[in-house]
Amino acid sequence: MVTTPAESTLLGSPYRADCPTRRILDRVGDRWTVLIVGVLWEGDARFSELRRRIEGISQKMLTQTLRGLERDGLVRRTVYPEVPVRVEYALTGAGRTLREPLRMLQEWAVEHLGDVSASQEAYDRVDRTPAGVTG
Amino acid sequence: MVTTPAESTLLGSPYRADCPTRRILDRVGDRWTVLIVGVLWEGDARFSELRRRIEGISQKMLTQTLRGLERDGLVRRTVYPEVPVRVEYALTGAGRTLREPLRMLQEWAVEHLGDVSASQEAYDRVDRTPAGVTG
DNA sequence: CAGAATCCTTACGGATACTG
DNA sequence: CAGTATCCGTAAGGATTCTG
Repeated sequence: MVTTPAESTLLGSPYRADCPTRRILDRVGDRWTVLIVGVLWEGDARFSELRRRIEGISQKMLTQTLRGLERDGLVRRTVYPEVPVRVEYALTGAGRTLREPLRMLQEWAVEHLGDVSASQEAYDRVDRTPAGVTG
Repeated sequence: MVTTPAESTLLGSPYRADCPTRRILDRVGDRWTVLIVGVLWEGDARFSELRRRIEGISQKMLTQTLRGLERDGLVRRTVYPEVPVRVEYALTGAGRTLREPLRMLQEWAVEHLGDVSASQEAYDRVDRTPAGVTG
């Protein structure tokens, strides 16, 4: 990775493409990361267990997301060379610290989802077609 | 939107596709929402101002993201029918409440980005090609 | 100024088949 | 069991052009 001059002022320029927040959101903002962290928070789990508990995730995305989390040092992958092989996933220390901010976000979501949904429906009820436009 | 039987147990089944957290992340987890909320937190702004301050955002994505936020009731859009027209964007009350959880996430990002980057580099340095495989 | 509309490319992600 | 490899459709998003 190239160190840009901007990095020294990153905290003051959170709107650059390479700011920390943006990089974290790239990891956390996808469909599956939060769910995986959520399950692992409750306890270590093996591949098939995660697959079962996270409804709708494909094998490909589970693998891919776990690899990403492992690469970021948020999840530890342990292979037990039995037959058949057993692989256990666990949150690392860093991974566990991610839980709190995510929980805050979830809390916000639960608290405001009703209002958001209502606002959406109200918004969708209004016709925004400019006057005089047909079809 | 269709009401599914699952909705009654949503809070107990956070791993369903339509759970609150996931819906919020679909909004907040994209590249731009956080940045827009960040700018608007500092004060109301008009379209061109947002465009200028959020580096790298295209006109299309700015419009699209603002529309989404407006639809969710998180941002208020005010049109001043002058010539040329002036449009001001502001956070709503709900929008302002989003700031805190997002700030937590940003804080986490700043605090852990170093470790994450280091972990990534370490991960990328080890060869994961199975023994005996060429190419 | 603040967008709407269009085109076009990329990459995300699902389905499937195969392996140690 | 826990993946890898491949194919493929969709959609996200950039660049460009046009408008009230």
